[in-house]
Order: sequence, then C-alpha cells, then structure tokens
Amino acid sequence: MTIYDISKKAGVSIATVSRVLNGSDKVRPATKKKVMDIIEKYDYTPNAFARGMGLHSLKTIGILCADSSDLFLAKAVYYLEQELQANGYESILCCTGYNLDIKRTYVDLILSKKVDGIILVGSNFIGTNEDENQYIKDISSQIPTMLLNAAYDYPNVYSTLCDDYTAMYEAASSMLNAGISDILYLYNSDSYSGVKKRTGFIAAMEDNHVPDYEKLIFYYNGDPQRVKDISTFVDSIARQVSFHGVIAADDSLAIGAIKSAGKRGIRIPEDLSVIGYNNSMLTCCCTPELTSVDNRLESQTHQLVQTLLGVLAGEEMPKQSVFSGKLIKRGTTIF
Amino acid sequence: MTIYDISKKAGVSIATVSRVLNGSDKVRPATKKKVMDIIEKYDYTPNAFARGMGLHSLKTIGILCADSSDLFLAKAVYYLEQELQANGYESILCCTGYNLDIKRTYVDLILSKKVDGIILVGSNFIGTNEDENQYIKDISSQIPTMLLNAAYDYPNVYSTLCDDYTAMYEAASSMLNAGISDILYLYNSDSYSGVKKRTGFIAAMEDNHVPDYEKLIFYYNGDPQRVKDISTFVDSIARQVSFHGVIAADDSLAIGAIKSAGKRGIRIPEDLSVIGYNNSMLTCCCTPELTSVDNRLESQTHQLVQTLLGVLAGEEMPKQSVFSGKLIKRGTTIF
DNA sequence: CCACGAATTGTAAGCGCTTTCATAAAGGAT
DNA sequence: ATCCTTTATGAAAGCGCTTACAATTCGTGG
Repeated sequence: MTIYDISKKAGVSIATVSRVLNGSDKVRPATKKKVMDIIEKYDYTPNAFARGMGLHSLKTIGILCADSSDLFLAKAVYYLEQELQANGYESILCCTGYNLDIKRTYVDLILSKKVDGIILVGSNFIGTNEDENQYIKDISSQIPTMLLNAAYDYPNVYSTLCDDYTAMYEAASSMLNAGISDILYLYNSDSYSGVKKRTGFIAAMEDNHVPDYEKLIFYYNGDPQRVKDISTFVDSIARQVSFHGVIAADDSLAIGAIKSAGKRGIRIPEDLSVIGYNNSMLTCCCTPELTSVDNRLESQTHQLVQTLLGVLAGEEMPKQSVFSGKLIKRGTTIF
Repeated sequence: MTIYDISKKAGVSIATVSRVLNGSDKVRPATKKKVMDIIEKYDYTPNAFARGMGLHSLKTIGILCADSSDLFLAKAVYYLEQELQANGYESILCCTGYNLDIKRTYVDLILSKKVDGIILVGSNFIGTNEDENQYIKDISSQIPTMLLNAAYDYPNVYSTLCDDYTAMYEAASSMLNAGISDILYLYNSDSYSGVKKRTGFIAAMEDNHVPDYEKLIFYYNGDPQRVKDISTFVDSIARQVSFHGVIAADDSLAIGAIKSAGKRGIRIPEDLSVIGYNNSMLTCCCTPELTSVDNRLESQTHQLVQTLLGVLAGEEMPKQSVFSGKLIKRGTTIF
C-alpha cells in the first residue's frame, strides 16, 4: 500500500495525500476527511524511508549509551525516551560499550539515519582524554550534540550536568564535620563526572588538612553490577588500611562496602558511615538505607531535551545547564 | 556527499560504487580499491533512507520494551542488543509503557521503519487478555514476532521462556519441605510469566494440602523500583497475617519483604525464609543475600536472536524454546 | 590476430514520498 | 454576472540508492 493507492482510492492526487499526512493546513477539511477515512480504512502507514528522503527532518534523536543495563544509564535513557516522546520525537538507541573505536562506528551508523541530534549518555571521558575530545568534536561538527552528565566547550555541543565537584565536596565535608576523617574513597570511572567527584573529595580533604587521605582512595576496576566482587574488593582494602567512613562515586560501590562491613562485623552507622552517589533504587535495598547524593538525573534529562528542542528550533540555548546535587541523608550516616 | 559525487571522483558509475558499498563480488579488486579510497578519503556514509528504499532488508530489528528502566527488562534489552549486534543486525528500541493503545502506536511506528523483525520484551499479557492476544496477532501477521519470557501459539510468532511454573513449583516445594508452610506470595504482574509463576506456586500448595494458602497471596500494585513502598506494603500485610516464608515473583518485592522484616525485628533466615525471582543484581545487595530463581535471561535472549536469525534466513525454527529455571540458594533461606 | 564467452562496468528505471510551481476552483467586491 | 484575489489541488521533478539489463572490456584458444 503506497501513497498512490491511497490517492487513487480517495480520488485525489498524491500531493494532497502527502499534505494531509503532514498536517498541512492548505487542504480543505472535506478533502482531508475523505483522505483520512481511506487511510484509516486501509490502515496505511507511510514508508519511513521514502519519507526520510524527501523530508528534511524525521524528528528522531540518536541516543548513544555506553551500557543500558547500568542502573543509572538505564534510568537516564528511560527519562530521555519519555521526554522526547512527549515532544513528538522518536529516539533510536545504540548501546556502544566503552571502546572509542566502536563508539565511532555507532556514530556513523546513527548519522546515516539522518537523526536530528545526538545524545551521549555515559562513557563521557571528555577532558580526560584527548581522543575522546576529538570524538566529540567530530560528532558536533556534523550534528547538534548533547552531553548528559558531562561538559565540553565547543560549538554545537550542549550539556547538562550536576555540580559533582561541589556535591562531593559537601558530602566529604559533612563527614569530616561529624568527626570522621579516615574516609575510604571508592570510584570506578575516570569519566568527566568521575573526575569532578574525585577532585571535589580531594579538595575537601585538602581544605581540612586531612593527612594521608590519598592512601584511602581506591579504584575498583570491575563490573559495577557485581556487588559481590565489590565487597570482596573492599574486604581486601580493609585488611590493609582502616577507615571509619566510606564515600563512593556510585551507589553500587557503597553497597559493596556495606556488605563488606557486615561480613566483618562492623556496625553501620555506629562504626562506619557510608555515602553513595546517584541516589538510585539501590539506596533503599539495604539496611540501613544508604545516604546518597542525588545528582538530579530527572531534571538533567528534562533540561537536556528542552535544550535540544530549542537548538533544533534555531533558538539560542544555554551551552551548559548545571544542577546542584543534594545529599539525601539516610541510615548509613550518623550526621 | 552522495553516491554521485563518489562515482565522479572515482571515475566509475554509481552502480559500481553501490556494488562495492554492498560488497558485491562482481567488482574487480583494482576498481574496488579505487572506490574504497575515495570513500575513505571523503568519509562518505551512504544515506540510510535512500538505501532503505532500494534494499529489501536493512538488517534492523525493532525492540519494544515496556520499561527500559526496569532492572530485568534493561538487562534483557542489553543482551538482545549485544546479540543482534554480534550478528550484524542493528536494533531500534522503543519504550512503550504498559498501555495497549500506546503499544499499538509504537508498533506502527516501528513497522514503518521496515524492520525485519520485532521483539517484544516485557508487558506480555498474552493469554491473560484477549485484546493483548489480538495485538500479537496483528503484529505477527505483518512481521516475524519474537516474544521474550512469554509464549503464544500463532503463525509467525516465536518465543523463548523459562518454565516459570515448574521453577516456582519447586521453589515453593523446597520451602514446604523445609517445614515452612505459611508462605506469603507476593506478585506485581499478571503477565504471561507472572501467571505461570503464580499457578506454579498454587499447585505446590495444593499438592501439599496447605490450608488457606490463598489468604497469603498478595498483589502489589506500585512501582517495583520503589522498594520502600514495597516494604511498607509488606508491613501492612504483616499486621494482618503471619508467615514464616516469603516467595516473590520479582527480586525487588523480596527485597521489600526483607526490609520490612528488618524493621520488625524478624531475623532472616532463622525466623523468615525469603525467595526472590529473576536472580538480579539485587540479590547481592542485601544481607543476607537473597535466594532467587534464575530464569535464564541470557540463554533466553541468545536463543531468541538465534531463532529470529533462522526465521529470517527462511529456516524452520522452534516455535518455543523453554529453559528450566534454577533456584540459586543464598542466605535468605535455611534450606 | 580474431572470435567468443565470461567477467566487469554503465545505463536507466524504479523505490515511495515531499515539494515547487502551475493550474483550477472558490470566494469577494463591484 | 464579471473580474480579481485567495485558496485548494495536481503535475512533475527530484531525494540517494539498488538492480535488471545492456554495453563494454578482458582473456582465451584456435
């Protein structure tokens, strides 16, 4: 069933059918109805490819996500999808993994589909890595590029992020203020936000003249979903050093630390305070519940889509939208 | 940059360019290289729409997922994406939610993109609901239709699933064998698998002549990610009835029950045994760790894609592939 | 060195839709 | 009723690519 069939059955030209299909106002209500009825009757759907050729925009956005099974990223993708949907845009998702070459392949693939914009979710090592910067430059030279939870100052790239530096600085400060200064810092990524968090933590330590804090900064190099591995990792750390606080760059790391403490008979929060990051559903899955930094994912995704829509509409939009994180206090902290 | 530009620069016809683009073997190696070089040099990517018009298949699969932020579904989507990728297929994802009308809209949308097949993930109320059956029939009359974690006997629809009935029957039986017969059954969906699980549980109760077991079957009607709400829900149940076992149709429900028990000072597993379902990462996020039924998601997704590929290749493929669930015993059970 | 079949390459006809431009119909004013 | 402006419709030219079919070139063997 093509537009020709419909036009024939409706007794009009294909141009008219096309017009009602595209909601043109230059068609008489009567003809419009006549065409619509035929379309309904034969359950006709226009071919997206043919459409894509003629049309300038297909109102689709490409979402590149490192790993959609990651709790945080999955949520981000979900919000983005909803938000785009609500604004009449479709989205096409690619899970790229973390390898830069593969990511580039996906970008080509998605660009060939003539999307209107690209949203990069997770795996944003901008600023950390020169190749990654180049990657962003290459994309943004071809299409509006949106960064979630990261920032890069370059034409045609827009970003929303949480002020992770300050959020982490404050999280660390509140722990220090509670008299805990031997704080284990756990992280598992040197992404843009990962670095911001870490420097925020370090700044708090420095400003408070905490000695040897860097000996308690540990990098976990495994699958963040394998909480068991994380707890084993923390076990081994606990054998080498002692600490009365844990601040983790991701909730799952914090949960791992809580598990480890449980095994070692350490009480939370009496003997150990724990703070996570992302304020994910994991925070409520343990006992006591995990204090965590909310990095405003929902606000970020909302703003990101709004900014993108503005850009596509040719408006002048903010290059960066920064939200403030907030420490959500729960049972794993005494303060 | 179009195929014409390339053909001009390479000094060949567009047909030849098209041939090297499509890896035809009827091109002389020398010409092939010549064209390739130009393509590389100008970083040319063929327009996917134009391509879609001529080409029969674009090697893309549509994935319809109810909610990609759901732990289980997100994982399913992830596996599917990977598996398809590995086989040279792209995937386009739509998050549909649970409303049937909206799902239908998405189907139209995805069909208009001329995908080769459709995979339905989550929100499969087949068998439960006549409208849902019709929905499946409508899809499968147009395109090969794959069901994950559900089954429906109809031409052109293929499915992979876990034998949830038996898995749940055995989970319940092992709890009964351990001497626990007052078992709270928690569920939150009447999906295909949801119903299977429940009937499996009921069958075990019946076969063991457990009196009044149905008074301990409860339906949770909220967001499965809000563990806090779940635990509140279980609190209220505990005020009405008493139980020494919990079997949940989803890990998050089980986690909610564990939290509730913790609040009420009930020890696990001494006073209460808990079994979850899906064997998700949540199982390792609590203390003690959650015993859970593994429903073979990875195997299912693998098989699903293999079946789909077979179907697309015109081979005769199994209409249903059933895997056996397995109870993974951890700390929340005494047996 | 020529003929001839095989291997390459080119030509041109779509694929289904949008959109410009021309044409026809409708509506208003006189 | 007539002429002019406005509005609705149609005809046709692409959009960038694939592919059947025609044309060309290349190798052989005689």
